[in-house]
Amino acid sequence: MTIETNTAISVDCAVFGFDGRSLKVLLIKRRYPIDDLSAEDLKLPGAMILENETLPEAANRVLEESTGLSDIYLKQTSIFSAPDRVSGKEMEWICRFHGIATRRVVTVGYYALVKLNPGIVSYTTRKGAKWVEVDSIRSLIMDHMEILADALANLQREITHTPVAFELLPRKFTINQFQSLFEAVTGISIDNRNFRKKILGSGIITPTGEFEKNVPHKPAQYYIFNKTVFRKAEKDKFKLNFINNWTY
Amino acid sequence: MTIETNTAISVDCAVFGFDGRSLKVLLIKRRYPIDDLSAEDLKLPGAMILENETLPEAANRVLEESTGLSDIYLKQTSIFSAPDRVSGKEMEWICRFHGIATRRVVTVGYYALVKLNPGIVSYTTRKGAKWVEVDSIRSLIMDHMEILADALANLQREITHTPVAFELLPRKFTINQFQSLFEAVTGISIDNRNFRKKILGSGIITPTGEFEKNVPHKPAQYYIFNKTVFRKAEKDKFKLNFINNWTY
DNA sequence: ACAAAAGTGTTCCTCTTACACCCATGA
DNA sequence: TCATGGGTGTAAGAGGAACACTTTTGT
Repeated sequence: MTIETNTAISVDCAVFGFDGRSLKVLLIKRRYPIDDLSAEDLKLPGAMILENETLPEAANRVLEESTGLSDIYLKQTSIFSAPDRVSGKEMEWICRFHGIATRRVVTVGYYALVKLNPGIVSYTTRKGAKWVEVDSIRSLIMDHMEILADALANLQREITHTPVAFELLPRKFTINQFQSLFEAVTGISIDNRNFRKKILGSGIITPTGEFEKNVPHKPAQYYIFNKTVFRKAEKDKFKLNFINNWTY
Repeated sequence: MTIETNTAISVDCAVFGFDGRSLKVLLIKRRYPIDDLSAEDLKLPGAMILENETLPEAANRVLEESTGLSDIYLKQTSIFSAPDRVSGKEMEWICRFHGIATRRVVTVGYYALVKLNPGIVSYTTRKGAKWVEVDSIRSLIMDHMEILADALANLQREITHTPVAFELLPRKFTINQFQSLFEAVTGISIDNRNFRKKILGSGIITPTGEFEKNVPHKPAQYYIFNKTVFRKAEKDKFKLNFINNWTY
């Protein structure tokens, strides 16, 4: 007995950006709508994997297409494999859209972090994509809402354990921008004095001596990420805090 | 242009067990060897996903076949998608073994935790599988070594943040068994007094009043896991410790 | 002068760490 | 009685949490 396998594998990327106030994610409109499926429906950028491509390569391809950027921070989250996660009209649309014939589509979720700036925003706008405040999103096509929620949960965990925050901040940033990012991602508010103490004490950021200009209040100093200090701390990490910050 | 998709998806499971001394993983011998591929080659238990089956369902099926148990703790790790991760003789073997025709096999890693006891050991032995000390494993077929390493890294992270340890311990266990498990998984040695203080102080385990019998030393008390206490702590978790135990 | 956000110190308390000896049992 | 692993307390230090006012700038 020989069974012809016939499963397509796709990647879907939750691309996060931070505008200084809130966490945003890149959404695109469904193209080539068919009956019952509107062109207004929003989705995460995604693609089918090509034959001689790994999943991270496919995800990078999606990112380059949708943002114009390469070398983006990218991390795999979960796999969504319900046999009927794509079916009926949605399956019809997907097969037409991607030019494939398949009975099943399994997708791999990724999240990506980009530094929002006017350049990337105008690029994505030209592409017809939108940066939408994560908290305001109520529905996406298929199971993309679930993929997004999973990506966000992963980001929330990572930002408290690794320096991914710096992937979302501009190269030079103020301490308060950094704190706002933390608060926007985790939904937790932090005491500003304690935050400064912890961050500055860690040596993970270095002051530049440059200050904000033309702001109607005391200008904030700009800092940069100190990669060297982090790598050193990284090594000792597993030894710290008794059983590594374990809290029941 | 319509492309026939032709990718097979498999699951491979690193099934961990703890015998009181060291961390073990369940390995099976390759069956139906062909040229150059020995029947002595060891691999992780795995399977192709069936047409109307999710990945976790497939992983549970593998576990039930290889251990005879259902309701096992199971968690997805990463996806291994290098286009040539299976090729040549290995691909020939896989297609013959699973009765499929495919040009590519992508696999999803899982790790599973079981309570080792004479029953399960005799079951797995009858099946021709072996419980091998994780530290002693030098090679496995294809990229299974990498899948195992990834599973272990995930377990090491999880055991310090969630109560998965109790999935590996018998229902009644001594505090020193618990500590040995920690040390075996993480490779870190912990001061016994401090361990007891932290564990008992958390309320996560409850003494049973029962003691070891026929041991040539002071008999140890048995404890059981206290699920209620954990769930309560779980809720507050994200608020604890400033930015949740964040250490640069 | 005022509005707006930046920046700064101290105290209390909890948790982590390091460390050494007696206890109960079976052989 | 001896070998084996079980079980216990304390002191010092580090880090987290809570808290309010002054500074600098543009308007």
